[in-house]
Amino acid sequence: MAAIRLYDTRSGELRQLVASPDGSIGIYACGPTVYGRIHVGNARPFVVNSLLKRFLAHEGHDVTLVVNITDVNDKIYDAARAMGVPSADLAAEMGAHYIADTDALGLGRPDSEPLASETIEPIVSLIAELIERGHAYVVDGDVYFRVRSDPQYGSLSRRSIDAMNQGEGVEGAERKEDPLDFALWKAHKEGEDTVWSAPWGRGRPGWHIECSAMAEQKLGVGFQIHGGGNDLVFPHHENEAAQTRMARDRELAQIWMHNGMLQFGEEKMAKSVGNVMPLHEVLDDVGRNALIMLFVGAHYRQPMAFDDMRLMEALARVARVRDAARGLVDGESPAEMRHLRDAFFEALRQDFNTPAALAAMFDWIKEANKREEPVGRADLVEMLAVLGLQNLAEHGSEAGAEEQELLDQREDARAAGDYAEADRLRDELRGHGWEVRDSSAGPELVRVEQ
RNA sequence: GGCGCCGUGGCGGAGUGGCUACGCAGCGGCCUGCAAAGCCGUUUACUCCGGUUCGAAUCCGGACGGCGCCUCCA
Repeated sequence: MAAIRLYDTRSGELRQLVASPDGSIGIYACGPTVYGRIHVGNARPFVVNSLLKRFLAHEGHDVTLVVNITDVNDKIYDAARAMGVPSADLAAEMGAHYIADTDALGLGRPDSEPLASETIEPIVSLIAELIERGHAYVVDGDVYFRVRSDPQYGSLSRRSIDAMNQGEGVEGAERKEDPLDFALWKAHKEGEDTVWSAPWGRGRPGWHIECSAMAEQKLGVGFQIHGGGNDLVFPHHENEAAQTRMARDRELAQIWMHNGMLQFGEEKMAKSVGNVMPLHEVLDDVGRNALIMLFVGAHYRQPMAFDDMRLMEALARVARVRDAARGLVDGESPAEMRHLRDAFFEALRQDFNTPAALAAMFDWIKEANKREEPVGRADLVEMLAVLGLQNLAEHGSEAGAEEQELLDQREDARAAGDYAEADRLRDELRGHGWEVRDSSAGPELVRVEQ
């Protein structure tokens, strides 16, 4: 099995991916907090992780992808209160939207999507372990993690504890032993409508601990890849790593993999900036093929520009692939083109370099287009499947009877030399979403890319 | 201020110490009734200043610029 290398945030370098002794690979990625519809920026890690899973499976691994859903959180309380609905109802509604919105990406579901609210027991026992070991303490029903008790704290985000801002003004600051400490459990407060019991009192879990618990519950400690946006490196992932390290004496994950932010204008796209584009609107507008093509067009770690022009470019790439696929035949691809297929997968083995892989795929396409003799589609389908774009190589839908009639009329007009009428009919077909392409084999109707 | 990332041709975007991806757009040509698609050709890039080297856009140092994190954020 060929070596796969991925960039690890913690070590700051490419590290070889080492599967479990049984050959399996576990991936945990932080999912959304469900207090609103997700935006395209949130879709990037979803797409990256889904495609990474496909690639690793293609390489022969048994992959388990876990993406949690945070359904208990201050933001959910705030949003629900503002709307005058129970927070659990809002979380359920937005959770359902999240599922539907990401389903529309057509990449399938993660293998497991745990909810914080359904993981309370493991969370409580993990906190209890930290208290018992002296890495956490109770104050008025709150539980805080003792950051300075972890000598390796800061190793993930590679920053020194003493250089950190002292988190002044944050709620609970006066109760903490150290401003750096963070909440594992928050005592129930007036107006919060979800609450659970724990040995130290009623309340609900903090944000970071839920991920440590869910990841461990689904994948065990020491799984292969922990992913998420790079804005989560600190404090979220730093805290997750610290909690598990102190409670279990082991690192939560081998490789910490972080994707870059989507840029909208000059800034990152974020709800806090207010420049978000809802995922479902983008999908309605341009389709999942173009969005996925856009995402794989840049390396996952780089920040990525997102605007209409990028989307149109992605759409043009999609059209090029589909046009090329249309000219292929079923069956094996030529052996002389094998090296291009190989280059595609080799690029992915080097830190999941999708743009380099795409370049190899376009080289393959150019070569296929050049050939006079029929070219088998197998290689292209194999590459596209890893990108979740295999539909581009499938036979398109047939035009309806009405379009067929218009096409016939155009052929009659052409035969009669009435090109003005022929061109008018061609324009009319375009209005129906079909493009006419004449070839030596006769005219063909091709669906216009969204 | 601290930590990190980045600065490539008209645009987007990979990568390598010497062989100069890929896509989009433009222009010219072939093909076509005209187009579209495809093919061929085409303006040849690597922020700046030092250094290392036979040779650097690629390594090192510095400057300038941009972005992210340090507070909720994918």
